[in-house]
Amino acid sequence: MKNFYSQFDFQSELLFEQLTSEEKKIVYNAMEPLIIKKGSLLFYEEGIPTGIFQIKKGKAKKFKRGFSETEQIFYIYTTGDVLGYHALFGEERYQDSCEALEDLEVNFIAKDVFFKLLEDIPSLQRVFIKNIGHEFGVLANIIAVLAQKNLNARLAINLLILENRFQKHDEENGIDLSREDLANIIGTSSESLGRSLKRFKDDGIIEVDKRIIYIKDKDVLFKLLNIEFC
Amino acid sequence: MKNFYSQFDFQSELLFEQLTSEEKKIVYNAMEPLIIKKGSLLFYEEGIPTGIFQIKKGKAKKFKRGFSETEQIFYIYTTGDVLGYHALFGEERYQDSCEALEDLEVNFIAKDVFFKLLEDIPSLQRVFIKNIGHEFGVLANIIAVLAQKNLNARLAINLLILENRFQKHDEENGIDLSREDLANIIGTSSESLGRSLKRFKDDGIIEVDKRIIYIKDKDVLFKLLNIEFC
DNA sequence: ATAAAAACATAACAAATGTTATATTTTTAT
DNA sequence: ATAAAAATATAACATTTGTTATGTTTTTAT
Repeated sequence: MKNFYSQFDFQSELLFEQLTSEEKKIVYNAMEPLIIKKGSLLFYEEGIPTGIFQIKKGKAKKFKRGFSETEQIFYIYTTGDVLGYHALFGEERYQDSCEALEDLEVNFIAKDVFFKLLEDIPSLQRVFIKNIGHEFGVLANIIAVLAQKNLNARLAINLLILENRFQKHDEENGIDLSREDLANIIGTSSESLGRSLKRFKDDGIIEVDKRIIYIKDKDVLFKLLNIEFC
Repeated sequence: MKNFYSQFDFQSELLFEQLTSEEKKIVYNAMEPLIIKKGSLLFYEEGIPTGIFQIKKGKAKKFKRGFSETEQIFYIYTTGDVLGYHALFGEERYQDSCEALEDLEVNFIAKDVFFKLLEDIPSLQRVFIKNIGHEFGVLANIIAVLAQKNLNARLAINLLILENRFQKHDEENGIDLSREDLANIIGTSSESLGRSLKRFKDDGIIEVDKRIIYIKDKDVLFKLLNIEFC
């Protein structure tokens, strides 16, 4: 089996790592630092692309409102992640929205500057398009989970994914998300989410302090998946 | 609201339509006709990309097996559709599998030939990458539906989508899919799917002959969505 | 520091979906 | 054309999830 986490991770923090240190220098010189306040949008559905972002510090949610009012969150970006490039390559509008979950430090590369980079660094376009292909597979995996797993299994999977993502770059421990956001990732109501969380608490699988969730027994979560996967 | 159907349609049948008639001629000259038997794979997950396909006649399902054994179908291709190009651009392996649902007539463009085309026709790459961006949005919409809609609503949406797609290019009327495949699109068991189909039949919304589903009252299906979307 | 607002936790009941079992229809192979 | 196999239809019961309601904790604004 492929690595569990990479099946659900865009791995966009590795995009620039594939460049030579010379090329990396060119890219990082093109960036301008920005602060984005909690709750504001980096970009929004149907908006005209302005450039790409790399998160220096903080978390952001990528979501889409269907015809229903509830937002479906399909990715949480965190430190190191690069985002906002799909629409640039396609010369299209944004397909989704992205909102800062806390005050965000980002590096921004304006559209024109980015296109100049693509000219100057031949391998850059390939690296990006390759990642879009990978992200395509991630979305397909998310579809499979939502379609095939029950609530407890979806919660287990997402707790594992989120803890892994959050501790990868931040030294942050635990999962700090609002119950509503977490429910909108998992595809349920916050009340039903609460019931599953309570069961996990009672079983000693997680601990909760304020709203932060700490995984105490990763093995049981994986085992829970294996059983229900058969 | 954007067109309902285009939110769920890859629209890959329009890819070559955006070229000049001169360019189109070059592309169509590069194709070689193939017959693919019902049940065989056009490509499979983790396989090495061989080229791209355009379906001349027939239907194919694109799916992915999660860690569970059940296959999650996330797209049904039909006449005119172009597929198999994601992995080529990314110089990656296929992220998913594609199986012929009936005997298929396809046009095939081998990998090397396709790369030559990309050199000869400057606008071709942009057209493809733009479509990958669009497809990304389609997957996000599918995620929203699976996460937020109940079984009847998911069935209603998918019946509308499939009927529209099948009659777009074939003169075919009605939806001819196995109950298992339909269940694996909608994210349920074939028994639960059967129950919803029966309810739709009893309500006069659909008629079923053999296994082919005919929509009798599209308005009620749309109305069913609007009500449940609020 | 305190009051008001927002977010969270929990329980009881209702509704939807999953599961198991059996009968019927359709397709396939001879 | 016929028998065997596969796919489909349906029902009854079990389980999961949604919904409504209420109390508590945490955050925010003054």
